[in-house]
Amino acid sequence: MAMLVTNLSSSSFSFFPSPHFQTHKEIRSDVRVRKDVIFNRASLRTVSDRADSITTFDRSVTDANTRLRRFCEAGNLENAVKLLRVSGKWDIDPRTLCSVLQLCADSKSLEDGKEVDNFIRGNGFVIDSNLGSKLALMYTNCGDLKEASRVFDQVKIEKALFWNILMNELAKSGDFSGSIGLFKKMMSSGVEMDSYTFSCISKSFSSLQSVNGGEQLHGYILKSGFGERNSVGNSLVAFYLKNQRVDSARKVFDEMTERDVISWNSIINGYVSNGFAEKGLSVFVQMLFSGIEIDLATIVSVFAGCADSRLISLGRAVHSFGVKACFSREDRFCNTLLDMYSKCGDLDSAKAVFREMSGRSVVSYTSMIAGYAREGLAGEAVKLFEEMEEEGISPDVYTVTAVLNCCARNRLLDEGKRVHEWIKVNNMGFDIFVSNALMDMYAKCGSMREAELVFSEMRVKDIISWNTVIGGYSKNCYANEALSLFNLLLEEKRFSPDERTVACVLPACASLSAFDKGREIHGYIMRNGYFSDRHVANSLVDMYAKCGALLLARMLFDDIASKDLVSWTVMIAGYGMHGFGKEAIALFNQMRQAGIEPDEISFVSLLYACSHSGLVDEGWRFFNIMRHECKIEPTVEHYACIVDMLARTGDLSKAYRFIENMPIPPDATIWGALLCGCRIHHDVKLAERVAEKVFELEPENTGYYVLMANIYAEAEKWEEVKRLRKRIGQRGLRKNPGCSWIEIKGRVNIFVAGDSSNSETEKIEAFLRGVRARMIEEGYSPLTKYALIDAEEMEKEEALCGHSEKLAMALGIISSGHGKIIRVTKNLRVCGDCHEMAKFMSKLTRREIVLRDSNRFHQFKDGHCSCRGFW
DNA sequence: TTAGGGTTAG
Repeated sequence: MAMLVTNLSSSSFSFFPSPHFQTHKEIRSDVRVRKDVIFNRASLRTVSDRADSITTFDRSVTDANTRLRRFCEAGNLENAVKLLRVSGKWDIDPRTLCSVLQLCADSKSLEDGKEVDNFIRGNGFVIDSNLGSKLALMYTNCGDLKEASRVFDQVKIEKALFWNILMNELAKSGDFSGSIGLFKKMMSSGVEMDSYTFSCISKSFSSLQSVNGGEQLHGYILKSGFGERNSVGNSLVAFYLKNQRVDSARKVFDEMTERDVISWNSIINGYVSNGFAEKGLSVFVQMLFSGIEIDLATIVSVFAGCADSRLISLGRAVHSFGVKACFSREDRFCNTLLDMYSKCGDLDSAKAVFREMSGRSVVSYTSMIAGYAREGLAGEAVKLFEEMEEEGISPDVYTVTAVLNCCARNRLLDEGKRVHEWIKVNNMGFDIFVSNALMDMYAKCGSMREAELVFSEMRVKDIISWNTVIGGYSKNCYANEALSLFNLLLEEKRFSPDERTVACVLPACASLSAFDKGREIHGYIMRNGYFSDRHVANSLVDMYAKCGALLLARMLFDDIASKDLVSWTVMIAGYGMHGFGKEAIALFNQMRQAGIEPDEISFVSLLYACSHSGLVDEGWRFFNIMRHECKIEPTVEHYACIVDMLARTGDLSKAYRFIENMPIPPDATIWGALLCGCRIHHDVKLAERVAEKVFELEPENTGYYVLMANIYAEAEKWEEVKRLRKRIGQRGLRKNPGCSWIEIKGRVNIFVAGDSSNSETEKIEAFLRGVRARMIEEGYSPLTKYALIDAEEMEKEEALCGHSEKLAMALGIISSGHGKIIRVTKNLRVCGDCHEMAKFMSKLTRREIVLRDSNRFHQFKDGHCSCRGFW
């Protein structure tokens, strides 16, 4: 009968838990108890031998010890402690105490353990290495790591095992430094280490990201000879991979004498999770040839690698292998498989896996939602998010961030707000990932006020939170806010700006022409080695180009080791806005020779360059290349460039016909480009026709009314100007005031027309009067029509001399040293009289003036402007 | 040793 029971329980019924089903932990502690039983039996013999030979007269010693050990063997801690309480020092053998402590450790009873400790100390027992080890183990297992460490301070513990256990527990509790401290103590105590010691401690160095410490450990391991051990090699590989030292990990891996499935899986996963998916996959292929059997962990990493490198063919092959090898019922297999298909763009296969898998979890749903989001199927993504709760699966922070990301990409503000409500109800706002994703959603949907609110309510922020809001301000044209928040980040000093921060803030410098601030950030980039980040390098080039420092931009562009399409595009655009059309074209050709194909944005930059340099034939040529050779459908922006090009060169009727024949409906920018052309070529009649179309398309945009008013003013049609001004007033529109600014010694000085608020006003006015007098002496008459107001007002305001760009230029000249380039930015287009005066000033004062207006750059030098009249 | 999520440039 006994045989039958044994057979049954070990074979056909082994899947069913026995009534005394043990968990892993229980089994482990059971093993420890049994070891101890053996140990105790051995010690019992020696003690009783001794008792027989030395203290035969005192039977009570043997009795108390025997009874205590019996309690320990039976696991009866309560009785053991009770008995101990009534025992005297001389009744108890230290080895018996070891047994009781082991039982306390196994039952994790700190209270009893402390009582035993009190008994030991109260009775003045000598705590030797054995007893100390058990005391330490008891405290470690019972979770009182402080007390455990104190035991190590007091007693020299000889066996590595106990050190390892405490080191591990300290690390598990997050006290990595404590763990390392214990390791150092172990080294200085001369305790002999074992291979486990190294696996334990490398995890602590790894968690502290102490590469230095890990490398020292590596050296120590090599000296000690433990490096040969497979487990030690594996933990070194894991250490290097977790600290992004992929090459070091690979070196250890290559030098290992014996590699098991864990070694292979580690290196594959390490490559994949450090962004080197292809390398990971090639190691996987090597692994297939090595004869090591692959397991679920291998496949999971390989799927992740296929997903990252979009290698769907390999993914499919591994999929069918996994099915044959019976992994396909594992949830992890299905989840990574589904994610692999969705990341590779095969949403149908992902859906099939999702449909057919039995244990759909929150992970499966999240991957599916992210998959829909990637394909732009925002509706499906949000629907699935709402469906999963009905299926009884609660979204977690991963799901919520995925769905927010989907709303962000698709500019779904209403859906995003619904998710925000859900977050509030489910109290998930405390999660930093969720808050960051929320702010990103609001920022991408253009709702910076909401983003700011989330930011201000965050109790814990990280650098990504800052980057998200700074970038949000930058992208939503709140350049000043972006810069002030960036300054606040620097002042707070809690986080250092990273590559993304600078890539976020540089466009703000660019849009404000904040040259000095941009240069400061450039220094920061160089000090931190961020220039190798292409996003950073590209936005730096863009910033310098937009701050008027074209040569600097070009030098940095040349320094970019591997230029991508964006690098070339910013440089082409830079040449374009400075009026160097031929250089832009040369660079564009060079880019194509380098094997980089243009996209629609690079064509916008190129066509803009052509139109701003009057290169009509070239413009047409590239417009046709774009359509026929590159098969890119022109967008409104491309059409606007062509209209601009025709209008600038005076081909107004051709431009008009071109607009009428456009295959897509022209918007206000298209007609606006023609309206600008009408101004340049003083065609008031056509301007009136065009203006009506513009006013219809964008009735709220004051810029176009002002443009038309200027056209009338330049033709001295003052009645019409008044009529138009009235129209602006009636609509309740306010003209965006023209202003110019100049950065001097890090401070931005802003001027509006007729501004006398600057502390240097008197000097500025005196300087301008002087320049004007010299100009008249040289036979130059002021271009009064650019005053754009009728005579009466002119007298009041001394309008011409009070234009904001003149004031800014004057301040620049009088307050900066000779040789320094004057950089002025204006929010509207520069006025004709100021343009003339700037040319004259550059000759008179021998200063170079770079004026950026809303349209382009003007570089004044020796009486000439780089725009050559195209503005 | 093994699955899903947040921030960057033209």
